Amino acid sequence: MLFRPNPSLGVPIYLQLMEQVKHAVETGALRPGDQLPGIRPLAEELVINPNTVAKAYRELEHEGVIELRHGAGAFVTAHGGGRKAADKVRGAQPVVAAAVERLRARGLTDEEIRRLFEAELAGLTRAGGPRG
Amino acid sequence: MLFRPNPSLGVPIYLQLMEQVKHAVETGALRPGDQLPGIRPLAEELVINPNTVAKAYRELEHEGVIELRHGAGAFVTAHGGGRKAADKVRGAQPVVAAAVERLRARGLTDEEIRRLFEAELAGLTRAGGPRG
DNA sequence: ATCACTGTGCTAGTTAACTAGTACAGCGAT
DNA sequence: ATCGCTGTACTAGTTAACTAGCACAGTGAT
Repeated sequence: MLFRPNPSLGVPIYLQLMEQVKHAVETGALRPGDQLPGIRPLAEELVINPNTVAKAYRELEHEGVIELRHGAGAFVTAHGGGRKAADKVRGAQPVVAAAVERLRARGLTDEEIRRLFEAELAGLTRAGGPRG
Repeated sequence: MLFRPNPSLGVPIYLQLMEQVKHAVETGALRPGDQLPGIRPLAEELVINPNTVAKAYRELEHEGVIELRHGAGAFVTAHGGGRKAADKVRGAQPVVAAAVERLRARGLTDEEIRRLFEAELAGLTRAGGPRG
């Protein structure tokens, strides 16, 4: 399953879908020209409303990530950096996996881990500091 | 500034506040017995509605993280693991900081980094796999 | 007793997210 | 030409988030 929004996170479902589509494109799991799951089948699979999927797809099209073709489907655009950019993100996956592995080995919960990362990215830690 | 919700994330503000309070407690930035910022002053500081802060505080009290005393203020409870647990989370900060540093050095944006972590925690990567 | 803080609880309003449902239009294979 | 898919667009409803505002009650210092 390529996409799997988690309603209990409190993040709007359509936003999670958008993030997950972008991530799939960034890692090369979806490449330019690839077709995305249809609005209705994906909605059924995720047990959400097709309008929610359609909203996510419309926003993604507005951002230039995908292209919607009436009657044909949704496709990944060739806007990104292509192979090299995907390699960069995919190449970074082991860094993230290793960090998460180490944190879990230390006994931290996924919630604690998520909060640590959010704090770091937001520049709320002493070590991180604000970023312009 | 200890707390700083980001409205543009799409995550409800009261949830972000909750996460940030929990994080502060987990890292020892707030210790049992410490008083939290008042509802009204914090709302003014963050330019949000006092009811939003109050909602976050009520939920945190419901989860046992803080204690609300009518007329006195909001205080961190002694429910957690105390010094040792805070050391564990705070000790993990350099792991996160180092990982984020390395990812940024590779040219990844904060959004890309965030998506990588969310995917890893959600078990959506090949390396991560689903977790029970 | 008073004051300036604190939290508590409520009304009323707007906006956003999500749902269920429906009908229409385009595409591509047959 | 038809069919089964695809996206498009809309109505109508519920729920949640957030706001502005107000009044009340508790606390602790003076």
